[in-house]
Amino acid sequence: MPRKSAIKKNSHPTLSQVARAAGVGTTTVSRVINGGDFVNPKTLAKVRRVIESMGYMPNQAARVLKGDRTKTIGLIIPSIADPFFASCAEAAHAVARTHDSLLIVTATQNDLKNEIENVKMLVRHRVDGLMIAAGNSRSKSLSQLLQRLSMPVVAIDRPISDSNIPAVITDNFVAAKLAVQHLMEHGRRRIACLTGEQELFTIRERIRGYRAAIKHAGLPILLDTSVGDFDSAMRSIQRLLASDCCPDAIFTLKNSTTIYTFEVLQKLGIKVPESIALVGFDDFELASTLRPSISVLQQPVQDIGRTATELLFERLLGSAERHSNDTRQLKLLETHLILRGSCGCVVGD
Amino acid sequence: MPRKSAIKKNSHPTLSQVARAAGVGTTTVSRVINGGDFVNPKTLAKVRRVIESMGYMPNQAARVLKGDRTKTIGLIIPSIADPFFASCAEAAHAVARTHDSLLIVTATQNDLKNEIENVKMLVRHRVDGLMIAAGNSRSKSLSQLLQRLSMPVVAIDRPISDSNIPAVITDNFVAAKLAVQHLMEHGRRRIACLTGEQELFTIRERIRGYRAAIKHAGLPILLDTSVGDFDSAMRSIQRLLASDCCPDAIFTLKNSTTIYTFEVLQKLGIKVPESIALVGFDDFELASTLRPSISVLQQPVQDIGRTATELLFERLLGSAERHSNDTRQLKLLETHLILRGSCGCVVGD
DNA sequence: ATGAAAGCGCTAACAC
DNA sequence: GTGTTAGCGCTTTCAT
Repeated sequence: MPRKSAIKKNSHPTLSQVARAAGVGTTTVSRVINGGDFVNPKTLAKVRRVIESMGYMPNQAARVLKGDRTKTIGLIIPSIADPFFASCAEAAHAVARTHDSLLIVTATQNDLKNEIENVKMLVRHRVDGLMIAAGNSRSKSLSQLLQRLSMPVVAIDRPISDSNIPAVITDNFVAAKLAVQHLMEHGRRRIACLTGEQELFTIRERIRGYRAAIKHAGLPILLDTSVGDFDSAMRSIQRLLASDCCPDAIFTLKNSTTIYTFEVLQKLGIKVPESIALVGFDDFELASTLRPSISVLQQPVQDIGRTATELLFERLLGSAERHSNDTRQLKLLETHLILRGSCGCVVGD
Repeated sequence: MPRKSAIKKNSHPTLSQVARAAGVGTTTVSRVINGGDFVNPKTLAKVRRVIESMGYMPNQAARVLKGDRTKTIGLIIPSIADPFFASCAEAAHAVARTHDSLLIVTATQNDLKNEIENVKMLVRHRVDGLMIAAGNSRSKSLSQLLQRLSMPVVAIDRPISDSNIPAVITDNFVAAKLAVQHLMEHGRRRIACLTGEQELFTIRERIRGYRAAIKHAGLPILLDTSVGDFDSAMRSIQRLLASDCCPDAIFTLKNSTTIYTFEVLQKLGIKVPESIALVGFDDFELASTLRPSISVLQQPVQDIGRTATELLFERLLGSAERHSNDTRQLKLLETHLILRGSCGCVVGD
C-alpha cells in the first residue's frame, strides 16, 4: 500500500503534492510559484490550474530553512494601545508592506523582563530585523543581548545606552526647553513641571530641558515626578496651589499627564490660561477641540516609525558595506510647538 | 579541506554546531533545549554553557517544518492606529502571550484586495490561527478563501457573510435602537443620523437600528451617510439646519463622526444639548472631558479582542471535537449607553 | 544516557 | 524545458 502519498493531516498541500498532481517535477512547480520564468507556457498554465484548485500556498518555513529571509520584522513597544506607538506601528507596517514583509508586534509595558523575553522570541522566529522602544534603555543585559544579534536592530524613540545601535528619536531636550521658554515669553515666572515615569529616557531628557531653561532664566524649579493618574495630578496641583510658590504655568511631560492636568484644572475651576497656562508634550486628537485648546509639543510620530523602518530595511538589504559601525547612526527628528489656547496664544477660537 | 564546518554567514549558530562544540550528539542538544529531561546533569550543564556562550537560539522555522505550530497568530484589521482596533490588538497580544505565541498584525484600510492579500500572506507564513475584521464582510471571494483555510479563523467586529466562521461582535442594531430611544425620552422628535462608510457591517446594523427606532415612533428619518470628515460634517449639518425639518438631536455612528459633529456644533455656536442633543457610537478618551461631555455607546473593545483570541486558541488547541461546524458560534457582546452631558442627562459637571 | 539517521517543504545545482 | 537530488535546522524513532 502507498505510504508517501498519504496526506499527513487535513493540512496544507505541499509543493511535491502539486507536482505529482500536475504530473511534473518539483523544480517546475518551484519555478512556477517564483514567477514562472523558463517554463513552457502550457506547463505553466497547467501547474497554475492545479495550484489554484488545490489551494496551494508555499510554506514560508521551508523557504526560510533554505536560507531565505523570513519576510518578517519585529516591533517591540511598551503598548499597542498607546496612540503614539500605535501610529509608529502603523507607519512601520506600511513600510514593511512595500518590502513584502509582515510586522510582528509585541508589547512590554516597559518591563525589562518582557523586553528581553520578546527579543529572544523574535530571534527564535528569525525576524529579518528588529525595532525596539526600550523602557529600560540603560539596561546592560538588554543592551548586550541586542548587540549580539546577527540581524539589524534599530532603536525607536529611546536610544540604547552604551551601544552603537542606530536610533530614531526626537530631540526631547531642545523641545522641552522651547516649551518652557515659550511660557516665559508669555510672562510666566513660576512654571511647574508635572510628570511620572522618570526612568524613561524621553522623560529624563524632557526634565533636563525643563531644568536647563528654568535655571537659565533664574526661575524656581517646580518639579513633581509623581503624577501618574488623575488622583495624583489632583494631589500634586493642590499641593502646588497651596504652596508659597503658586505656579502660573504648568508644563506636562506626556500625553496622559496633560489630560489629567487639564481635567484637574477644569474641575477646580481654574482659568486656563489666565490663571495657569498649560503646555504639554505630545499632541493628541482632541487637543484642538477642548476649550481652551491645548498647546503642545507635537512629535512627528508617523515619521519616527517610517524612518526607523526604512533605516532597518536599508541595513537589512544593503549588506554590501558593513554599515560602518564606527559612526553610530542617530536620527534626530524635529518636534514642533503647536500654539493654541492653553498657553495664551490663541484667544477664543 | 573541511567544508561542512565552514560557517555559512555571520549568521546564527545551529543546533549541530552547538552539538559539535559541546562534544555531544544533536539529539542531546535537542533534549536540552526542550527541557533537559533524560539528560545527564553534567552533560546538561555543559551543553547549557555552550549554548549560552554561543548565543544559540533554536530556529523556529526548522521546528515548523518538523510539524510544530508556528506559535504565531495573525490579526487583520483596517488600521493599527485606530484606537478601537489598537485596543483589540493589545488584548489579542496579551492572550497570545499566555500561549507563548506572537501576534502578526496587518492593516487593510478596509480594502478588499489588501484583505485577500494579507490572508494569503499569513497563510504562507502558516500562522496557527487568524482573526479578521473584514471591511468587505460580504465579499464572496474573501469568504470562500477564509473557509478553505486549514487553520482556525475568527471574525472580529464584523461577521463573514454566508459562512460558518465564528464571530465576536457587539449588537450594533440593539445598541443603536437604545440610543435613539434614549434621545426620544429626552423629548427629541427630529433625530438626525450622521455617518459614512455605510458599506461596513457595523454601520449598516447601526443604521438599521436607527431606522427601526425612528419608524416605530413614527418620526421622520433624517439620515445622511455622506459624513467622512469635518467639512462634510459641516455641510451636512448646515443642510439639516436650513431644512424644514431642523433636527433637535443628532446620533452619530462612529467615533470620528461624533468628534467632527461636536466640532461643527461648537464652531456654529449651537448649544448642546439645549438646541441639539448628541449621542455617538463608540467611546473615546476625552468624551467625558469635553464640555459638554459626550454621551456614547461604549463597546467592550478589550473584551472583543480578548474573547476572539481566546476562542481562536480554543479551536486551535481543542482539535479533539471538530468544533461542531453546524452551530456557528456567534458571540454577541453587550454595548453600554454611557449617559453624560450631550444628551441632556448630566447638567454641568 | 546518548547518538545515527530519516525526513519535514522547499530551492538550486546539475544533468538530461 | 524539465527532472533528480542534496541539503537548510530541527525532532524523533530506534539502536546502543
